[in-house]
Amino acid sequence: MTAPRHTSQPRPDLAPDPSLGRAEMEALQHDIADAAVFDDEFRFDPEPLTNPLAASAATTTTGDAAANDETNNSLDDNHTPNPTVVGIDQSFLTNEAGDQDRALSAVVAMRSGEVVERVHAVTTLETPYIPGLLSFREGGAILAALESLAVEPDLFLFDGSGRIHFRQAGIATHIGVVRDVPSIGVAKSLLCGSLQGDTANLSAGTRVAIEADDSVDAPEGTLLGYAVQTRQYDSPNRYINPLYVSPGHRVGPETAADLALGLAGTYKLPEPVRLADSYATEAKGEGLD
DNA sequence: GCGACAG
DNA sequence: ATCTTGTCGC
Repeated sequence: MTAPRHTSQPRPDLAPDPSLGRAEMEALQHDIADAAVFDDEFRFDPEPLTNPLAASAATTTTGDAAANDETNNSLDDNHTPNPTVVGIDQSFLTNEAGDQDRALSAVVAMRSGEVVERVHAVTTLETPYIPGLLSFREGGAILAALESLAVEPDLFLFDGSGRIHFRQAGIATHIGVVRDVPSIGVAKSLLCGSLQGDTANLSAGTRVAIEADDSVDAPEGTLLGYAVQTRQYDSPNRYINPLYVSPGHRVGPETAADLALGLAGTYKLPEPVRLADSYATEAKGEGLD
């Protein structure tokens, strides 16, 4: 028998419970952070996802297998050929009174650059938006949507933070740990941590480290993630803001940034997240389920 | 009290 | 997140 490469298991017992009090929510996040793995521990080859050119080449001819020795820290057994990457994002529904009373989670699964499945779920909102407690507001809808996903996800890409979080337990980390699926947080703005360099007008493909500061429950200087410039304008006047990418679960900071960069198409957001974003908007407009 | 904060 | 007019630039 071969020894397992990782010991983590799904943790439904750590699912975000919106009925908890604030202190209990924070305590749960400490458990999430303890169970989280912020290093590469997945079964697929990230290379074709990281390198846009290799993606199409992999579909054609199979090169000599001997030349495919891994250089990363990922699990080297049972490699998943065509990893299924899942983008997740939420939108909100308003009732007749005009209040946001429901969350709609949209999930888009992609394989080899193609959408293979889309599912969504709507749940009642039970708690307001509080910076640092986002997973308790949106987690229920996300888990419900994932419940109806038929394909087996190899990687989750969330619209929000992972380890870049006060207690190192952002929404990407929380859901990743509960499902024990490798996950990455992709945020459009920085929640906490300190940038280690200037992010103004970075060129496409570059990244700037984000380390823990006194607002984060981690040793000062701990690498939390990266500000990643996936796209940038050619000329002057205007510039695109970077993405704030961090490990959710079972993915290290470097790989998380590589994947966010490699999965970005024409737009700055990685394609799975961008499509989940538009699907979230599309789904709430039509038959509400 | 002040500052600061994903979606 | 969500609501929206106007405006810049290719």
